[in-house]
Amino acid sequence: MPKKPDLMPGTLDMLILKTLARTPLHGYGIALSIKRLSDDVLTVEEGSLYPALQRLLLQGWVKAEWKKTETNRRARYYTLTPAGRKQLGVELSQFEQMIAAIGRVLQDA
Amino acid sequence: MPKKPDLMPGTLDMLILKTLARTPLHGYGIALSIKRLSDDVLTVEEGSLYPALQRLLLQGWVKAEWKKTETNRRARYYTLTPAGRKQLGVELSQFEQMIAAIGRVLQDA
DNA sequence: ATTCTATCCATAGATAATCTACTTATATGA
DNA sequence: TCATATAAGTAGATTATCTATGGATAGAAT
Repeated sequence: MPKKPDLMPGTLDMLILKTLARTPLHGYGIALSIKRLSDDVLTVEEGSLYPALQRLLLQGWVKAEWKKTETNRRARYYTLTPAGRKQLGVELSQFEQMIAAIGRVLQDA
Repeated sequence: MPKKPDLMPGTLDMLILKTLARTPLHGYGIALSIKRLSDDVLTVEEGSLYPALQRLLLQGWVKAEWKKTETNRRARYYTLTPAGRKQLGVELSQFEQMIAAIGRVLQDA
């Protein structure tokens, strides 16, 4: 039984950036937010999430700082940078363009 | 300058199956069809196309036979099998579900 | 005649992204 | 005390796509 993927490859960075565009969050919170907003359709595994966050840090699209959560745990909070906000715009428009193109190929006409 | 991808990873098999659901075609024709219907947004490179067709053959979702084109060239025509048509349905519905889920995450509410 | 472009197939190797599995640690509640 | 939720991360495998080739023929242009 072929298992269906947790995510659409190539969309993870965009989903993270969009999540952080709402409010800074730690990694675990990002994963929960995406899972909940998607009604459990999208699941961000830790093995995908943390490498993605490292990529985003390296690109300068997010910055991170260690803080305490409300429940008194140590957590690394990520914040969108201006460059990250710009990148989110780029990724959103490329995504829309791709989806529209795929839609044309899938049309029955 | 980061180049944008030719395709959305994970969608190629679906695009090929959908193309063959209209009419049998050879590989080159499949690539052209997808390119044209997508207004040049989607480009299927040979290095992606032929391995994908091998996968689809192995899965029994398409079958192939060598023929002559109208222009008298040898070409391998691919036809959708009943199993392939069923698989197309599965992939379409998973795709729709994913897109809808991503849409919810991207919403501004 | 020759050269160029389009048509056609295919593989090898590199790259990139995700997934599985694992490790570590603490707070809370049963 | 044991399970579960919260929190971070890495290693290695898997999978898909992309780049770069190689080979062949038809037809048009020079």
